[in-house]
Amino acid sequence: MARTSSGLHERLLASALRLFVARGFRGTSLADIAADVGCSKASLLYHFSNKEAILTELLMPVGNEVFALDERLSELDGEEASLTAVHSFVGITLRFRREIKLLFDNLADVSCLPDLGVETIDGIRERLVDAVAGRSADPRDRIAALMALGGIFATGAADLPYDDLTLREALLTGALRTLNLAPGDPAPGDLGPGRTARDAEPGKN
Amino acid sequence: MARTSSGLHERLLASALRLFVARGFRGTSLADIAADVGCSKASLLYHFSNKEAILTELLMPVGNEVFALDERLSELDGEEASLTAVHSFVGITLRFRREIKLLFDNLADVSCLPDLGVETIDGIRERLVDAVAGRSADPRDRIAALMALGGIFATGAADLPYDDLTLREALLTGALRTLNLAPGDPAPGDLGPGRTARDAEPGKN
DNA sequence: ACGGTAACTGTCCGAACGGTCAGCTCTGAC
DNA sequence: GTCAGAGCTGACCGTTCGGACAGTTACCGT
Repeated sequence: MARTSSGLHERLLASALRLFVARGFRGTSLADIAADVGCSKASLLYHFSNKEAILTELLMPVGNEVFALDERLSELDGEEASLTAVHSFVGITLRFRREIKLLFDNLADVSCLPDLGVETIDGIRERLVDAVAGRSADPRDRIAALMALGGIFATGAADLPYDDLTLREALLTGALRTLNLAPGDPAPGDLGPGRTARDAEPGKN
Repeated sequence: MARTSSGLHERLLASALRLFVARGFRGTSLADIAADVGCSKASLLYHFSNKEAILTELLMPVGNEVFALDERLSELDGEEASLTAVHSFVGITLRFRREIKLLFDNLADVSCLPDLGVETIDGIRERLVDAVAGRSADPRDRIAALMALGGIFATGAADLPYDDLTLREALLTGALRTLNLAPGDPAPGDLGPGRTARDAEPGKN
């Protein structure tokens, strides 16, 4: 019985993620999660101070990566900012598919979170758009940037039956086209399977 | 006092839309809506059989347009299907910005609706993607299609400070680029302010 | 042997909320 | 005048759910 303790927290997180994705945050009660892992609701609340804390802990990993990206982007501009942002965002999206779906499907609830609140999300989004737009103030560039990010986001949230490689390539191609940064429209074989070397993103990312 | 009756229903709808968009569907109680228009909760439930009915009625107009589009698309294919789908979808998105935001932010809740349920939404989405992809089965085309739609959707949901014309042009340009259907990359002035004539969509749309 | 503490649970509670119902009021038809 | 019915409301109800709390058990250091 020595091992029962250390595992519960993670098992609770796993169950919560599964259920939140399937039924939505509000659509899942604490009792549901507890029942799913086979422990008491009180036990669940021993591990997490409240329901929101579960959601926060689930989304923290993604949040941190996005925060880090945001910081890294602050010292870039122009096409470099744009490309870095797109590549990294695609990477994050693919690495956290289920969390992205959770976020996508429950935007209204996540917005009310104390740690990942509206102002935080909106701020980050704004700066991401700014980077992807290559710091351009032209509405058309900013809209295109938002479309690219939205497209990646929405596509990442839809659990498609494609493998990560296909998805990564298609997402990159699509986003760059959206931004009219298609990497040599004539040379479509270049960014194929091999990833463009910058895909091993600069930082820890 | 003769006029109080006929207006309430619409005023309730307006308040509900406002509050749902601001605080989310679940985050808005029937009492909130009633208080906002200054009538009783019972009165609210006299006009709508239940809370879901409000959301349904709010989203019905968009739903109907999308259904109609879906039907119209069924007899098209190739680039024609793709272009029609994109143009119409952009039009619908712009015409129902607030409803789109409502939908975007509350996907989990909308999915549980009896009339606009998961299978309906997923089915429509699937067929829309199919059309936008020009009936291609190539994963890359389908992903690009999903990205284009997702980009339009997400961008429409973000209430941007741009006028409809700018938005329409940028959305179309972005989506067509995403799909690699850029309308004569050399001739960017063509689909500018004038709308491409097909924008006055065939049907009642 | 024993005190402390981490892990876990059964039970209870209060609040919020969706929804019901009996009834009130006003208006318009006959 | 009166009857019907539409519009509206206050009061009430049942349930659900998040959360609090007082334990209990098992382990561990001393």
